Amino acid sequence: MRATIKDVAKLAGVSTATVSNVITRKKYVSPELIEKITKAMKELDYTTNTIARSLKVNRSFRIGLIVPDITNPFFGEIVKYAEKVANKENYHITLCDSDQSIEKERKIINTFIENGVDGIINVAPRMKDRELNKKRPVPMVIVDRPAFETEKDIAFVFADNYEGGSRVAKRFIDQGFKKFLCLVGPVDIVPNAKKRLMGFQEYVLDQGFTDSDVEMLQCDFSFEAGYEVMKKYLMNYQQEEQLAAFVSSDIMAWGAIEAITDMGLRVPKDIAVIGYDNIFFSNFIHPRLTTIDNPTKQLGAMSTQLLLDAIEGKESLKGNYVVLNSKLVERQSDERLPF
Amino acid sequence: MRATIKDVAKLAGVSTATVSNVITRKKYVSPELIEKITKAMKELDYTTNTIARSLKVNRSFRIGLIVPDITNPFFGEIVKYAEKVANKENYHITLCDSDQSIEKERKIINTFIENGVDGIINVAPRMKDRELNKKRPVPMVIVDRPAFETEKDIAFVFADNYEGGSRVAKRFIDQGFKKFLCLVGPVDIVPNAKKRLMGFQEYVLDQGFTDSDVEMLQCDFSFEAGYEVMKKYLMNYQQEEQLAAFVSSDIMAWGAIEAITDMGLRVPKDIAVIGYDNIFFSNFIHPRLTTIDNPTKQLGAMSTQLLLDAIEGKESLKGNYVVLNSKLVERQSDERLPF
DNA sequence: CTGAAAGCGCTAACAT
DNA sequence: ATGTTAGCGCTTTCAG
Repeated sequence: MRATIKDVAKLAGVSTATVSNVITRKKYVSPELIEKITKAMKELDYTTNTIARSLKVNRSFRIGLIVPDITNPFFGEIVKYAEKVANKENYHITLCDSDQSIEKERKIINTFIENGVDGIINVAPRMKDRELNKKRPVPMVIVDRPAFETEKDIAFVFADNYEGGSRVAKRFIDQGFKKFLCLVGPVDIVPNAKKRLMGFQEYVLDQGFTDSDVEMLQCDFSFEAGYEVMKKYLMNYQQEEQLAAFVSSDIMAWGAIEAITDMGLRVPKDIAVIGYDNIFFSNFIHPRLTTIDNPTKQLGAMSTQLLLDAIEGKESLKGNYVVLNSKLVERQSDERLPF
Repeated sequence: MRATIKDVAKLAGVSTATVSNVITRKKYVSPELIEKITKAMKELDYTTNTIARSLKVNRSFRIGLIVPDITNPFFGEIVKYAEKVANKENYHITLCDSDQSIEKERKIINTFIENGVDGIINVAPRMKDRELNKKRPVPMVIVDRPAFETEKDIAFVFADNYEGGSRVAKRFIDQGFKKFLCLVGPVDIVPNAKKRLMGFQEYVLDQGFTDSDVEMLQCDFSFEAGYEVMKKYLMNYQQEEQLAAFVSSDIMAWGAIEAITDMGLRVPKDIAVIGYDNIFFSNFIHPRLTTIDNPTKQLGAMSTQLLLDAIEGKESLKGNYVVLNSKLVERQSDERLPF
């Protein structure tokens, strides 16, 4: 059996209160007793029972983390950095994968609360704003999704996908492109897909181009979708000049590039493409993919820092939102070439 | 404040014991009382305090999961399936990323115990057998690493990497290849890298080939390493026939293929290659990569099932190990062509 | 500066 | 069939 504080107290010949005091360091204890107690703890291989402490102080030192798919390195990285800062402050992460299911997400939140987490980090939630906004006994920070108005103890940390989209547009336009194609993601389900599109579109329009200069194709964020949609598009494509394609996820962009190649066209000579996400492999495909780098580390680190501060300081998360910048990673897939 | 069992008891006009009995369902309670109590719980929005229960029953219903790098989809998938089975049995996963650091791994195990997890799943541990084998108050299952002799409460679940390696060899030989090249991984650090190599090597030798028929190059599991090592090798390479290269990780294989292409040779015409891991992208590179598929889902699911059974049934994990089979995924990179 | 004791919310043995 | 109560291991007043 694991040694308890009582065992230590007995062995050291003191009261449990004194032992507790050396553990928590909240009260002065004489050096001699500290010495004696420390020795006793070592001898008994004592380690404080966090569960008992949690019950007493009404804090679990655990935060619940929800991700849509832990298999996705984007979320993996968020988790990694969330864990880093949590551990540094002696908190632990309990992780749940919602499998992109809204029901699971709801259930997870409930069991998190039941399990006494001190706070919740919800990454790329599927739940709607209204539901997210319901009263809850613990603070929550929402990651990778635009903020909404709230009076609750909720904060937001997300990358500015609108800005990301417009960076792409700027890049294309600065290089002199005149005709644009957008492979947009699942705009209705994923708020960020919409933001990316809007950022791109509005920038282009702002620069004096018209709707007829930018074509739009919708598909989901997969390799296959990128491939198929692009291929279909190229079936009856009349090329007049170098086209600039904004494909709003790298993996989709990869598929699109394959399609372009399979159709006998070249990237970037015939069609320049810029992706989004800067996944690991975007640096290795041909041509190396110009893309937008997401601030994943900061997404993970800042969200949990915010949450922890709120937990410790008891200050409200309300109205707190941090928007992170993305940056363009210039590689070869978007080179402007004479046509 | 969250409602307690007392509040419910008072509102329903019963004792806390009765409320507890309807929660745990371990004793008969009359239908009328159940009804009344259920209503009271609902009214108070009662949810049982897991921490208090844990303290009482000396079980946390949490299991600690250690992975070397949550950013790696291979581990991500293990985590995903571990979590699925854990949740199904009302357990939760607390996740820690060891960052491939042996010190962190040690520390994590300690804090897991301190935090009262009911069991530990250690994926691809860096710690040595001897240390892993030390006495611990909770059961542990070790995933993705060969078993060792033990008297402790430890089980193993891992893929048979030796078999995987020999499958590759068999495939090459069945197709008629005569000359072999191995890009082996970090054999000294990663036991599975060694197994892969041994499986390959011994099969080849078994078939009557000699050491001079198989060349060996060592490097770590990265794209860059695969590229560099292969490129260097090709610098003074005298081609006599179609070479069969076993590159023991897909990402390394990708790098190697790039190098081959950059050096003006073709895959598989000049050099056939088979990778290992079946990462998502191996299906999309050119040529599509023949590789070994790891049983990641089972790795995750079976290990936690085993652990949970041990926790619930109090039966020992001792001597329990399950070895999973890998399978060859046949694609185009290893085609045998007339030279 | 140290100790005695109450009590966090729950379960389970025991009593009724 | 239901209620009373001790106690899980710890922290924290409150006394001394």
